[in-house]
Amino acid sequence: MKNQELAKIFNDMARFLEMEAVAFKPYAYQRAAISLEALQEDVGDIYLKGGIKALMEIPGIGKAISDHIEEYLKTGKVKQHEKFKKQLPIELDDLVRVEGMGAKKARALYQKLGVKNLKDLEKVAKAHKIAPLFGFGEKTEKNILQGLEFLKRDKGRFLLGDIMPRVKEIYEKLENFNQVKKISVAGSVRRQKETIGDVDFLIVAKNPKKVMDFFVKFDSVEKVWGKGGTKASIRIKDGFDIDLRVVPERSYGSALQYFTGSKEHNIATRRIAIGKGLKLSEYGVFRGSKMIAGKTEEEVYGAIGLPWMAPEIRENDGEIEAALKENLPKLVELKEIKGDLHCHSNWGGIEERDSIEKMCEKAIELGYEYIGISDHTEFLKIEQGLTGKQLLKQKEYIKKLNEKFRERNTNFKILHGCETNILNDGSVDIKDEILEKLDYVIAGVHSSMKMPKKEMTDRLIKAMKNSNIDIISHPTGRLIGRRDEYQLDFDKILDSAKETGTILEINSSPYRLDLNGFNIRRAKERGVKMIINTDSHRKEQLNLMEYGIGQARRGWAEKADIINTLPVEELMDFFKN
DNA sequence: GCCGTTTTCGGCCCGACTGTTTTCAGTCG
Repeated sequence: MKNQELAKIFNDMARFLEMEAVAFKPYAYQRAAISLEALQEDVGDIYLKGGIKALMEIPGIGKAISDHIEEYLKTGKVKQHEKFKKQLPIELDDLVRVEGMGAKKARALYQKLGVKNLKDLEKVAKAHKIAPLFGFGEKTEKNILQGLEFLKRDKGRFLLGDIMPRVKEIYEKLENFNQVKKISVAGSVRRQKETIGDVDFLIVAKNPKKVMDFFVKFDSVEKVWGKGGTKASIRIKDGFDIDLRVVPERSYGSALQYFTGSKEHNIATRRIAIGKGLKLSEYGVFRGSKMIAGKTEEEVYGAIGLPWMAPEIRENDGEIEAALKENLPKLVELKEIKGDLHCHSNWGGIEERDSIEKMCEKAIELGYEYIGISDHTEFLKIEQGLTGKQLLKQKEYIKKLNEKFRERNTNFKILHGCETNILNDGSVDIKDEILEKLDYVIAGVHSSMKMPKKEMTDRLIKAMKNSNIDIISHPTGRLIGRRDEYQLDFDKILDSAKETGTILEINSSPYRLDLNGFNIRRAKERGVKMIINTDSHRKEQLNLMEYGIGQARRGWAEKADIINTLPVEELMDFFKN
């Protein structure tokens, strides 16, 4: 995928143009970069299929930039970019990562002190050469030094699941502060993005200043980036930043809409407002100087002729068009989930795992009608996978537990499955005569993940053709930020899933989220059914369902696309057929 | 450089905060 490489080049070019104080072009290049970053399809493939014309279909990309893309695909370089780099041989994208450093300051420091990279920057800052410069000062120099320190410890983006517990804590702390009337989390957290840069809170307060004072004095504050009358920004010791905005109550909806983003969605909605002779800002929708909406998001969208849409789909990726056609999906909700079918137990003998009984307790607490126990199987030695014989024994055990539930008139059922391993040749490690005795079978790849594309695709398709296999777990195998997806012809996988009636899993583990939103949307469009599972290895992990739901919603999935919204009898029928 | 429910030309999302040049440019989201 050349998308990210090209995005980087266009971002770079935007900054060079910014330094030259060229009007409007930096914005155009930046938009092209953002568009490419968000683009899921390989730009090289798009070019191969449809040439320059197809490239120009990409939002924010016109003739000139598509020429640059073509040039890069052919030569690996963009001449204009090379020219800029020669004129100003500095590591711009590193330098602007320092908080407070932008293109203009970087250029000034190069011209005056010859600063080319972060190392040079640190050297001149430590030697107090920055403060005396025209346009700089003591504080700027100090901030640069501190920014450099933070950068050294920077861990990049955070996994949504890693920071959510902290976010919920801080939310409660703010909510319980007596000055706070209304509070919501906004930004990419509200949109359920799988990784988070920083966290945004939005508040209506009796006295904004008191909220600001309270906020910047949290125990966990490491640095206050800024604090004004309505806006403050801090870094907490966990390593991420939190922004807080206080807005008037009458603007709460428009502010929430604005700070939820995405940026692209906002630009699109503002354009629509402009088209109707209105102005949309975080303060409301205005006709001239008259405010016509702002208190709630519904009101704001309504004022510009759109229905409210769920934060998870606000990516300017077709939702506006769908809204205009009154064709928005009714997204699946957590409360519609009736059970979790990818749950492990302590049957392999691993002590940290919970018993089947404990897993059931938790599932009942969550209001589920059923749970599926699907332990690993024998090939996976490290997970103490069960043999066929052990699975049969487990089957008897679960039968007895189910009888107990019936005796106690508990409307809850345990389904019995397993998570078999798809071996290199597409067969699985448990014999069919055992598999057919189970309520359902999950199969997943847990080995040889670096197979070439064709072999890996064939391997999965062969597994899907096994009539005993109902579900493919974590179908693409990615670990966010750590391991790429398998080489896979996903279109073929979808065709085969459709043909064989195999269900693809949406694995809720914050480290996986596999399928991801993009692939979920593709599966939905093909009519492939999915299931949202947690892959729990301990009972608390059953709570991870919310992240799978978030991803499903980002993929526009509706109740009918997700089979664990079905009651147990219908689910069992589904497996039998 | 991009784009079009007003436009193929003439606009481009827009407001908050900081630090410094003391009236506003630079940066950020």
